[in-house]
Amino acid sequence: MVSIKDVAKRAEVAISTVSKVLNNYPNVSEGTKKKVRQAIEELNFVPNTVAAALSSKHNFRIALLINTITQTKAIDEIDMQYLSGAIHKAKELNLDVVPIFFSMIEEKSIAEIIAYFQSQSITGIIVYGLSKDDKVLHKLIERQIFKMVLIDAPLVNSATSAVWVNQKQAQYDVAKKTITENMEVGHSMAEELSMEKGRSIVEELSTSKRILYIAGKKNGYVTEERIKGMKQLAQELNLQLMIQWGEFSELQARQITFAHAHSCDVVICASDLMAIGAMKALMEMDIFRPVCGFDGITLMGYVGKQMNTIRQSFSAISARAVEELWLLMKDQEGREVILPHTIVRLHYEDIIC
Amino acid sequence: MVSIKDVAKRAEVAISTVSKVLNNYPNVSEGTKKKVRQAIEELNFVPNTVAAALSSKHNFRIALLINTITQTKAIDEIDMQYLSGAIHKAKELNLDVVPIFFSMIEEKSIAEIIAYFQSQSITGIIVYGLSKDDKVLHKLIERQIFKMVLIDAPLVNSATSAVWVNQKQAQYDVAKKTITENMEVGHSMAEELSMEKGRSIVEELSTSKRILYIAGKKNGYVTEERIKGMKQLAQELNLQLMIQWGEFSELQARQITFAHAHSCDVVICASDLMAIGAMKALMEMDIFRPVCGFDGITLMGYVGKQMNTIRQSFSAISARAVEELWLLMKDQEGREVILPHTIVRLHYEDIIC
DNA sequence: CTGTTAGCGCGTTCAG
DNA sequence: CTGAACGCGCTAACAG
Repeated sequence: MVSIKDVAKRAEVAISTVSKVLNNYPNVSEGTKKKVRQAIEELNFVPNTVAAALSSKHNFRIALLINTITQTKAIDEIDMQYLSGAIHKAKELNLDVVPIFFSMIEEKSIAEIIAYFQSQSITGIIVYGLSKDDKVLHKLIERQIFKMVLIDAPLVNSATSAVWVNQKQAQYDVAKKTITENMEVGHSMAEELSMEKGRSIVEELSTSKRILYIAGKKNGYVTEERIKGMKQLAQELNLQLMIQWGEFSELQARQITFAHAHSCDVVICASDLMAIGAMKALMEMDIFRPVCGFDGITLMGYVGKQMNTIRQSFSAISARAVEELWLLMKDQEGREVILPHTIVRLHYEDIIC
Repeated sequence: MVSIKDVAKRAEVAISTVSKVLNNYPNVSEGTKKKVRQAIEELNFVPNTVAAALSSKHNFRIALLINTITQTKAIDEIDMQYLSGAIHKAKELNLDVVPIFFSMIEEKSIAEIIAYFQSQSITGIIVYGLSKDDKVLHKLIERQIFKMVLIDAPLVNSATSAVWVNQKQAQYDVAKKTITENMEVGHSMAEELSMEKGRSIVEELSTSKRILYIAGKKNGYVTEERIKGMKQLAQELNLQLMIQWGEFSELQARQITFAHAHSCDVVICASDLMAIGAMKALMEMDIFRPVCGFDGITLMGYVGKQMNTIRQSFSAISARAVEELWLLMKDQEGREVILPHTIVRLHYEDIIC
């Protein structure tokens, strides 16, 4: 294997000089830089990240801590996009990436977890989907031993940054669009309801719509933000808001829908998967209610019915997280980064290719 | 960070002794082993894999080379299962894992690729979905510089193993089941056809069924095996086999179906995604043809219609690949490993949870 | 059976 | 601006 030594020999300079041009140090003359670069090309030299990590104090191995809550494998898409975005960006920045699943560290004490990461020469960690209940990880964040970037959790300190989209705004936007769109469409639902219940609900409708909001997990960071968005919207549009906890589970959303859809006008879901569960339930109940989701996963294109949903680019978010981690490792202060989102409807024709 | 030195000090032995018990070397007395183990526990010591990799000649870092042909993100599920299976098994065996996408090494020469892997101290590589056209990787396999395990490609040499399911048999099985099931069900299709075309096809049916087989990529390893399975079946059941190249693309399968489904009795697809494309096309054409797929991805549960498909456990395959790589690195000879498959129908009720 | 020693490939002082 | 020398944490002969 060709090492820095070979490059030094070929360029007729010292090893440390090669190291310096490799790491863009100042105080190297253009002439020697050229020589070294040429030698590197000729020898096809690629610096050994493993050795670099061992040698340098601020080494550059980062862990991707993936919370694979994927009850349904259908949303592996999200994790895969996270991984892909991070891995590509990491290569660009010459970072070594170590993918780690939550299951690999759960039940471990802080001391063990710290030892584990240190044993891997890991200095930076990206956490995908931190749960509010995860005491150990929260302690890890507080301790500031590692540089950390949190996806979808708004914790910031001088060693920790946060990256996510504006959850509150996004939920507000997609819900508002779904509700108002439906108001324009007409009164089919009102008619249906009045027939069902045998009473006029024109009055009810004119006063306020009843919204079934199927939320995510209790005490979840994103969940709370999204609920805030819903509450604001409810106030503005004078809506009756019924909140149920779907736990991001398609099945639970399904059951909640069976139980409560009859007494509601619109179903807003905090995830696409739950939206799909709700939609399928509605179809089985043979009633129509507008439904919207959150995430923009491809699966939405396959379920037949189109729904509004929030599209966030998971790979872009993840790539940005790597960049933020990189900045932290360069001793920048932690900060919160808000990335953009869009409202979309996924058609089968759009996702097929 | 606690290092082997600290352990040695605490256990009152030499560093190398600690290293020996760490790596299960012989010639260490039970007494000192105990002492060392205790010190390790007390200090929460985890050996630094990076340093180990640098030092040892047969280091244990493996690359996962992922061919993310995922035109549709809906099948990220497969890659994610691959990754998950490999990563968990790798942790079990104390291997360092480096996920690499094909896009990161494409356009590189062999020399560059070798340099890249060596620079990462990688000694073993798992290739997911090797294309027959990938000259560079084939050369890499021939050269036997790295230990390699190929998923879904039957190349074997003393440094290379192959892991896959029996593609020919699987395709044969699922196609046979789909075709014969349909024969038992009755003549709805025959009737429909005869009405459409205004002629009796009872005679045709009694002689031979016409099968549209939507295959994968030309020159693909799995594709060729699966076609063999279809040909054998065609011979046994006296079928007319029409083979079209779907390139594993949902869209192409859709177009092929539009073009040829009318003149066929059954549509057999070499992947679930293509099966979904075919099925959706059939629904739009408003005709019925039995369809089956291959892979067993969760998405199949969402498309409404049930189909037969081949379920293979991607995580199990991947985990096994890691084990095989481990054996190769322990200087075992390469070999071919066939893993089991099953025929399933995916219901929505089965995949939801 | 145990300890000593020499690297693995690289980053980093600190003299020159 | 350059180079010699040391060490990161660990493995692997080799001595004892």
